[in-house]
Amino acid sequence: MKEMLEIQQKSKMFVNLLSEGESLSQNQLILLLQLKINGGMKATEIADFFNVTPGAITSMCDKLEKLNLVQRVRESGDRRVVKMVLTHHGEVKVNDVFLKFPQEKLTDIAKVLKEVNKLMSTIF
Amino acid sequence: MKEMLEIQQKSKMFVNLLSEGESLSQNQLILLLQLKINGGMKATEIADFFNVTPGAITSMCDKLEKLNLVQRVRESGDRRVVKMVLTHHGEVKVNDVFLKFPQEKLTDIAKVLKEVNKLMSTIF
DNA sequence: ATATATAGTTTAATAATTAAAATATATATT
DNA sequence: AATATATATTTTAATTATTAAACTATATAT
Repeated sequence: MKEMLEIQQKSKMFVNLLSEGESLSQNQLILLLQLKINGGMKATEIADFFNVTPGAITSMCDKLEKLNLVQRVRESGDRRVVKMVLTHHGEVKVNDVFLKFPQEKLTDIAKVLKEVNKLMSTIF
Repeated sequence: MKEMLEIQQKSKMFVNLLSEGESLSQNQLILLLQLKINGGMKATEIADFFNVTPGAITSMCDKLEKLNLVQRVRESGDRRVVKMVLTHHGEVKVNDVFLKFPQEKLTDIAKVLKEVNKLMSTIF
């Protein structure tokens, strides 16, 4: 399964590139991106995503909240759930991370990745 | 960059599947696989691979050595370097992990992954 | 010889993660 | 309505992983 490990390595390298020179850890960065993509996530969703316990998410989000990058929003429908959403500052941060790449490179990458995802969907 | 995160997620899921029910952590499992693929790796190579400090690798390998899954071999050419290699027990372990999948599923997966790798190589 | 560099380990401190208990809210049952 | 049970998150204390820096051993260059 050399193949899969190589793929994982390459996608990790991508995140490496993004996080290069950033003060945030890779998982922090990934979380911010996920929050942007999904428009916020519940604590349990995040825990599932990262395959860690809910306690770890509380602490992870505490840190990002302290950095003023995310914000906790109680759901009005079910007041037990907390949705983590990007603050304005968080949005800006996420956008900044991508400014490192030239725009056309980004669209190239996006095209290939879409293709890759289609392929991967056939097996998982 | 939703795409890249999805890919990473999918390849992580693959390792999840592999490590399911195993007593080893995902990184431990990945290391064993890498050792098999590469026929052993130097400590620094492993540190680069996982993007951690050499100290972390020492401790990671200590644990696997204690489990009798890897073995340290001093290189005769340059006696500073230590190569980590799978023990017989380690080889067996790695093979076992793959026995969970039906053979034909594995060849399907391998085919797709090879394709994916080719695509990814065009951008990284 | 001597200095400098490299590979890996050790150490002490810090950071991340966990399991389990606690809190708050929801849902189901009598 | 009252009670029990379930769910979402947080807190706590303990464990585990990671780091930076000092250290050991070996190699290379001057």
